[in-house]
Amino acid sequence: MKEQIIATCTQLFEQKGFRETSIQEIVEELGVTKGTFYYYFSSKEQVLMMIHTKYIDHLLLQQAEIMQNKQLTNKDKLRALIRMLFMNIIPNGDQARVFFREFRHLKDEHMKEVRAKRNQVRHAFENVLREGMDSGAFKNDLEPDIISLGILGACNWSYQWFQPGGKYLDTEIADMFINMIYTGIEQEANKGG
Amino acid sequence: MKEQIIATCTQLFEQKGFRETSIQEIVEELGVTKGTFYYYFSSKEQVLMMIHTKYIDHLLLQQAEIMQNKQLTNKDKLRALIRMLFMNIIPNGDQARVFFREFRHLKDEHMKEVRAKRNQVRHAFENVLREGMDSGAFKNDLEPDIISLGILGACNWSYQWFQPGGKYLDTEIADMFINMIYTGIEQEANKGG
Amino acid sequence: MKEQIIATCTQLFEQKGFRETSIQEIVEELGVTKGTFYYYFSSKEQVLMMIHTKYIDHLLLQQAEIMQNKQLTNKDKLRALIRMLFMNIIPNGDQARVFFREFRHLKDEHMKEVRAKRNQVRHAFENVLREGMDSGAFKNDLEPDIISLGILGACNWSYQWFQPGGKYLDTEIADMFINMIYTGIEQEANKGG
Amino acid sequence: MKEQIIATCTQLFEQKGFRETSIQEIVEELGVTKGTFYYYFSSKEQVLMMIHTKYIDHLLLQQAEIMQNKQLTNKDKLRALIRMLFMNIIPNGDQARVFFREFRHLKDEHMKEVRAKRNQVRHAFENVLREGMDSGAFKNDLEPDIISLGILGACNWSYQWFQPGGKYLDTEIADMFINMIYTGIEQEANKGG
DNA sequence: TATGAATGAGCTTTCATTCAT
DNA sequence: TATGAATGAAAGCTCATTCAT
Repeated sequence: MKEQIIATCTQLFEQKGFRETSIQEIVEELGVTKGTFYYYFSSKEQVLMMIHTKYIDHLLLQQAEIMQNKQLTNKDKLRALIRMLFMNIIPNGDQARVFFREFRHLKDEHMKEVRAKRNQVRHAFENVLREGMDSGAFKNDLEPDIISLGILGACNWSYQWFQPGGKYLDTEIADMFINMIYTGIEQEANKGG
Repeated sequence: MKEQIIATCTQLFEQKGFRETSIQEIVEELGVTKGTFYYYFSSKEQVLMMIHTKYIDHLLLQQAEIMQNKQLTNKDKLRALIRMLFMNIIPNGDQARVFFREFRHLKDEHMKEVRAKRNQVRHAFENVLREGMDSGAFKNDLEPDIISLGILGACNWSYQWFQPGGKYLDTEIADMFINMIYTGIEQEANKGG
Repeated sequence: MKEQIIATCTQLFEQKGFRETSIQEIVEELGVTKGTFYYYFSSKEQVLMMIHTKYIDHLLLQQAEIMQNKQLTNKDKLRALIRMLFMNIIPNGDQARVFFREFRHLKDEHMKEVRAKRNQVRHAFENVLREGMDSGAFKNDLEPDIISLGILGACNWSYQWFQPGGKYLDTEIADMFINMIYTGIEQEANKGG
Repeated sequence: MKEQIIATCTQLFEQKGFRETSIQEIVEELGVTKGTFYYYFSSKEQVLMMIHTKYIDHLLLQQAEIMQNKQLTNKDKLRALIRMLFMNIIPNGDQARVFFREFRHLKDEHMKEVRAKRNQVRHAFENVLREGMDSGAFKNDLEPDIISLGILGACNWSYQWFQPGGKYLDTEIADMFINMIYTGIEQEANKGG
């Protein structure tokens, strides 16, 4: 039941927005009554928090695996992190959209908690960049914090536009972005023009 | 008065969100009564639409200037477009955040109108990329539509994190992004590693 | 201007109802501003009262002519009164419908005034009936008050259903009603069946 | 509760009018809160519709019994229909007055529905008249549609004036009207004068 | 004569939440 | 576990009316 409620809420929050989805609609969709909802959750916000937790925890788990893998170079890691972002946004569009869009409806303490975890993701990017700069893999004049935000923006923005069944697969898009980020878009022979 | 209402609404919508800002709060902030609000606007949504129109129309104006400037190469134009995005997001943070966050509260017809204009911006990026590819300025294996979305994501995302008075100026950030997008982050001597 | 306001109000009150017509709509229809309306009338109700006065005073005038005409028998008078009702309802449909439908929105003192005048009309019917009964023109076992109400009902009800341009002229309908009221609908040869 | 709300609304709508009765007044009268009202009904108009449905459906039921009764001649049926109108208006004054006065506040689809049912009543009158004309019970030069409207007007109008506890019983009034409608008011010996 | 900005009270409706069962 | 009646606060919006100009 708890899982069912979360699933239904994810869908509805995605379609109509957190604020615009009423408990009434949720329980009607589920075919139960309001009482049932409040038996399992103490508020609508709690469900929203669970959706957030689920999403970000899953991300952090994958991130940890990447970061701890000693076989990977920093370049490999960055590639893997970027792919990770796409692999979470694209096949779980509903969750991702709720995650990115409804964040502000969390209550203060929950917001802090989620923000801290989002920062962990950002720091992973920063760390990989920094280490890659030190090792000579990446240019040594980058500002890792800003570049991280650029990469995150490029990738996360896809929650707004990616439509499954479009021209490209999610993996293809990830690779195009990696390419752009690694080598830029300028024609070699024509640098600086 | 109309301008005052828009200004106050921009602030409040930014701080609390469109849905969470009540007419009561708006008029209290302004020191007038509800009647006054509805004398100037027929609904809260109408104010939201005005904020959107203002933002996007200003953007389109600047974009037109860039695109029509025959002195600029495609590389120049892309640089100018990127700077344009930042220059609109960063000094007008409130407006920009309302623009990006509250879009979904526009009513259908208004949403369509704004979406069409947002698409014009996207198409400008696509066109510059495509022409730059043809002229040999940019790599010839890019997918201009996807790359545009990447660039837009990287830049627009800044509405979420940029804080005036931070470590870098807006122009500095724009340049870092342009650098990344043009030449990538890989160390030359170490390509492909 | 005063006349124009009354005319427009009559139309609008008829179409939408007194309560549902806003001052805003009235002045928009007239192409003036609210101030103008309140320059000529002190309230919306006052306009309604004028519409009522106009209608009922006109009726009373015609009624007085009929009642004072010494050439007419009581039968003639009753016929004339019935025709009078139709001739006022049918060519002035809007006024009549406002008169019958919006009466309750008059304020107490106005209501009393109009009610008194409506009673005068009713009493004319009663008097003609009573005198006609005395003179042997009408059956002598009628209850004039009740019969008056029956006649008034039959006639006034037409404000609800009469549509100009229909199958019958207003005068034809008046005559059918007079016929029914005078001689009934039973077939002579078949009385009491 | 639902029944209680309908009963209270009927009373209040009768006294003050539909538009003039606020939800606040309704729930205060009932000693509950607004929430309760909206738990049982989705709008004020819905209650109005229920009052209408109740009234007209009851009427149609009685009408069906009359029309299907093969023991009755057409004259009998017309008498019964007329009595039916009075028997519904007079002991249920509140309901009847709401039915006749507040019809226009129904929303379009509900209005249509009720209008269709009101037309059924009218058609019953027309049919009885027509058949009675064919069988020789009624004069053969009547226009059944117009005569029906006359009869309906005479009877229905009583919602405006009948006061329980007056000089006559409702049945007495019905009989006076039947008499007038069947045989007219002219003195036999004095026809045509 | 006419304007139009401003008022303020009131309206219908929504909704997250509670709680006795 | 689950129900569903009831709450109460607040929301967006309407509108007749006023009044300085």
